[in-house]
Amino acid sequence: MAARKVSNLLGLAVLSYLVQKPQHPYELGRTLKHNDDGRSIKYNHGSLYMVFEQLHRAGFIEEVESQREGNRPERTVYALTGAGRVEQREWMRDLVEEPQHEHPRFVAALSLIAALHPDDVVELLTKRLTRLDERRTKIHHLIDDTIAKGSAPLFLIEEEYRLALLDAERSFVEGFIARITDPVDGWRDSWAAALEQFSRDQQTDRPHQTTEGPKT
Amino acid sequence: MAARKVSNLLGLAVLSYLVQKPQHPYELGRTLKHNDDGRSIKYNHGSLYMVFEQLHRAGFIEEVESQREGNRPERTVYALTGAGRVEQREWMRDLVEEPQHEHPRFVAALSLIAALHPDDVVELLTKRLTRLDERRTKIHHLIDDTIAKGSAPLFLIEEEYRLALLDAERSFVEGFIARITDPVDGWRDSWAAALEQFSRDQQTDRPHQTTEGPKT
DNA sequence: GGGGTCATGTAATAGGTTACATGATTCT
DNA sequence: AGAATCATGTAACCTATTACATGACCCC
Repeated sequence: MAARKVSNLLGLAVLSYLVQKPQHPYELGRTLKHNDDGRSIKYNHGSLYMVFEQLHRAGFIEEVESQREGNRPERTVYALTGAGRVEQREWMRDLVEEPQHEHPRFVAALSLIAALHPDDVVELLTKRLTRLDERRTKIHHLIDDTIAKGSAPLFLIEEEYRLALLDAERSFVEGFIARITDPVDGWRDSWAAALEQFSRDQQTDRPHQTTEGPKT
Repeated sequence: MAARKVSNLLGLAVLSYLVQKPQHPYELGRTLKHNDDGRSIKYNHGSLYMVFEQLHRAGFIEEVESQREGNRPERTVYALTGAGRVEQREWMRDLVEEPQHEHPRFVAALSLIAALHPDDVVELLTKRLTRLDERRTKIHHLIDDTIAKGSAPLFLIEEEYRLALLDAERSFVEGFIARITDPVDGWRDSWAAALEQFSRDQQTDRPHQTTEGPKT
């Protein structure tokens, strides 16, 4: 599958909303904000105009009119083209079907974690647990409130996904802490020893053999 | 916490490897590739030089020498500064302690999922399940092979995290399929009906009341 | 009627990716 | 010796974010 002509996911949101009716960028932006789509798709006022331009260049949308109301700046209204309709469908299908390789920040941190002292790591992970719990309850409230207002649960499916990931991360973090601190075969001691060895090597300026520390 | 002067996570990897010894960019890049760090941190040859420059501007690294060997282009060797050492520590601590709000692609897709037909969604999600399983077994093999080569399990912790997330996603997807297809109170029928209604509104050009379709 | 904030957009800047360039080494 | 590949870096291009601009409306 060749790369998409427009890659910013905000473009997918724009296409999806234009399916409903032609709109001008500002209006669409307000709608995104109102629906709190920023939680799921990175939104930023400046990018919106860029994305409209990109979609236009790619032939997915076209100008349909250019109103001016009172003396406000001119508002250019865009509508989906046939190609745009196809693109939004394909793009959606692709995202649902194919898991993507992504680079979340926590993964990066884990891949370099050996550089921190195990005791620090336990402390930090513990704090992380409470942060995760805070998020969890926030999302629960969000879901309850939205359901109470009568929205269909289908519109909250991404929040439920988030919850599922949060729970999984929580268990993982607990398990990680346990494997560090386990009194009989926990990693703490060998980890700490390797770190010490490493910093001794540094001071004496000898090249070091690292079995810990980023792999060499 | 003020924004980091260098935000690209590749910069964190560079700082972390420079803790071991001063290096020039190309060498560090080879090490990253060799250790397969690209799995966890987005790596790209061009960005590497940019990141070195950014780190330099920010005062986290400094040039220590500029070798030239044979007639090869000049290689500038960089070393960590004191500020760099502090930055890498703070940055790591921050990443471990504080969960970040991220925007994975699947979340974006879920937030717009109502635009697809429920039958399509079920089909796509089913394909996704097999893709997820493929990844799962690949990671399992990677872990087994690496352990067999004698690496400490601590260096695979990020792969275990990935596994945990994959499993959680898998359960979520199964659950989602079930909620669509449940014969007694599955979402399929009302979802499909709303979509049909919506496209009728489109054709007759009446403004539509959407309870499904992106929320308005 | 003057001070905020909404409406709407453009421009400047910084960040990141791809493509290009060039000498060295190795293979056939 | 010519082809392919490695080593090393720069430059061009595109994307994304921040800052700036300006008229309208709303409140006291």
